[in-house]
Amino acid sequence: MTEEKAKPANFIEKIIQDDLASGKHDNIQTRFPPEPNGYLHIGHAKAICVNFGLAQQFGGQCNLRFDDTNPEKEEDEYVQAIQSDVKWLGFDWAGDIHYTSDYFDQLHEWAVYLIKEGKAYVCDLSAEQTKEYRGSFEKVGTNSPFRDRSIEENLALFEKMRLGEFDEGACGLRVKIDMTSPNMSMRDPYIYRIKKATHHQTGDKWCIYPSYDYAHGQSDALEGISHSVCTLEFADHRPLYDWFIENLPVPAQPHQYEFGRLSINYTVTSKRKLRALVEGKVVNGWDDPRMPTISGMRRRGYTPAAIRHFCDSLAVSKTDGTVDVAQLEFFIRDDLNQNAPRGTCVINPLKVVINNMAADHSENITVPFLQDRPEMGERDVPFSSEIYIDQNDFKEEYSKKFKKKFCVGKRIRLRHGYVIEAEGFEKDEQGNIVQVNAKLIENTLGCDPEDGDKPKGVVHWISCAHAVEAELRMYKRLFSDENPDGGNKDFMECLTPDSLEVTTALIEPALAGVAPESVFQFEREGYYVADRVDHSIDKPVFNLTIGLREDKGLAS
RNA sequence: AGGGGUGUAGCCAAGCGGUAAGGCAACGGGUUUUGAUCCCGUCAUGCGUAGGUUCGAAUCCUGCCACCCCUGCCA
Repeated sequence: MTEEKAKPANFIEKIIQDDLASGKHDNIQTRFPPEPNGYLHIGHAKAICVNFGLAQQFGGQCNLRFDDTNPEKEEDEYVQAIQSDVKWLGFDWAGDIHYTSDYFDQLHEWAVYLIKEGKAYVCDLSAEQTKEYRGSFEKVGTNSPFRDRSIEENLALFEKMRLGEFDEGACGLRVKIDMTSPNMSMRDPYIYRIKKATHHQTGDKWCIYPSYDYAHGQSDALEGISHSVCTLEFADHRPLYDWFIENLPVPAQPHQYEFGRLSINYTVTSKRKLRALVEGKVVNGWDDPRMPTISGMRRRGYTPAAIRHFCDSLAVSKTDGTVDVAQLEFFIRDDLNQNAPRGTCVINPLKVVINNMAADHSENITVPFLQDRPEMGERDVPFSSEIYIDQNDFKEEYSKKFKKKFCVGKRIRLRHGYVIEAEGFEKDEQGNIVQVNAKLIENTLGCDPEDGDKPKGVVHWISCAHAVEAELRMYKRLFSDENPDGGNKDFMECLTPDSLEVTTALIEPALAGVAPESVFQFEREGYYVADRVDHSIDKPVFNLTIGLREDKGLAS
């Protein structure tokens, strides 16, 4: 297994090292704060690895906190799915799960505190008016006409908001900062809004909900988070984050640090777009193996280690780059090459009849599941006079390009088995080769032919009488455009036409009964996983995780 | 002169004044009972750009250019 070699410290690690050295912090506490409004994707995997990884690395802890301040968009289904994804990735949060909604009482109390301090006010401006008053990038904002209400009036109004006496949008609580700030998020941001929605955690207790900006930093403080790591787009909010920490009697002084969000080419990492794919039935759910969601990658056969290694290979920096999907693919191949047991699957069967064997001959060849890993065991592979090889491995005419293929007059090694030599073939009316006639070269199990005529190539094969049918689901990348997320194009127009191809193939008997989620390398074909949902011994179903690397200059 | 952030190879990235790490990709070659794996080798006289400081600059200074983010009572 490739254990991570010494990597240079990233800028956040350096900050933490300094904070530990200077005594600013004795203990490192981070958090992963997803909003339960969708499934986690590969971008979240990076955030998870960064936050949990930092805690591990510096002997601290990482909380899992659901940032659930918007009941209209959030659901319990997502909080369950997120927990299971984080665990599957191999991380354990410290103590209980946290919810921002755990702090609604405290947050409300602090809002009242801000009103009493004269730093917050109830504003009756409509959404459109708020926008007008806010000004623009070039134009400073104008103070709301409600900005100077008395503390008593604000207290009374805010209480009425809480009691549900106003309609949604009728008013909201704003913090009094600076309508002329060049930073738009400092122009008297709203910190409480009315939403008469049932919350998945707090039910109907509240009809006013805190905003992200108001809730986040205070939740961090309440949990004793030392380093609150988020993505770059929140950098503009840092002054606001700090403003709350300075103006409220919070129990700790957390700091926010931002790093670049992960983008990968040929895919999208935006919950909005992923949801559109699910709702538009472009894919079969959030866990469709084509999805860059954690659950989709899991169903595709990606392993937690491969995803972790990929994330660890990424930089934690402030550049917004796009990583080549080949880098992700490298890590899944790397893991599976080392750890996936091997098996045989013939996708386009071509019968080979071995004429110099008794028609009823049958023997078992014992084959290790993984060469050089005896602890992974071995299986019996039945061999008989009629076998299937792949159509692509037999060529009617020899050519240099096909020097490792099988053709008349040439010998080929049956993987883990004997050497055979082709003597002729038969075609159907359409001219397709339907059968190859061959002879077995004696004494070639585990050794070369005695006459010194060594075969150039190796093919995988299955005994006809023992082959088991399996459904194969072969996936291509969902998007054929390198940057479906980019610019002004419609990502739905960038879809690969046939990204899923379902076919029937033949697998060796030992593979039929494997447990769902077992990943194999079907030798010379690729890595396949027994489908988590649909695979059974009666109807084996395998998903293509990823193909083997191929020698580029070669056609098949 | 709105504000914030970023520019090092096809991609990601280290480098923090002493003469361009590493990974992915690509390309050569070797081994191989998987055209896989593995092994070996090649791949920036150059660090967005123009000047300046210095014995010496990707690193310091100045100007310019490009890209990303910000005007939700979303996160």
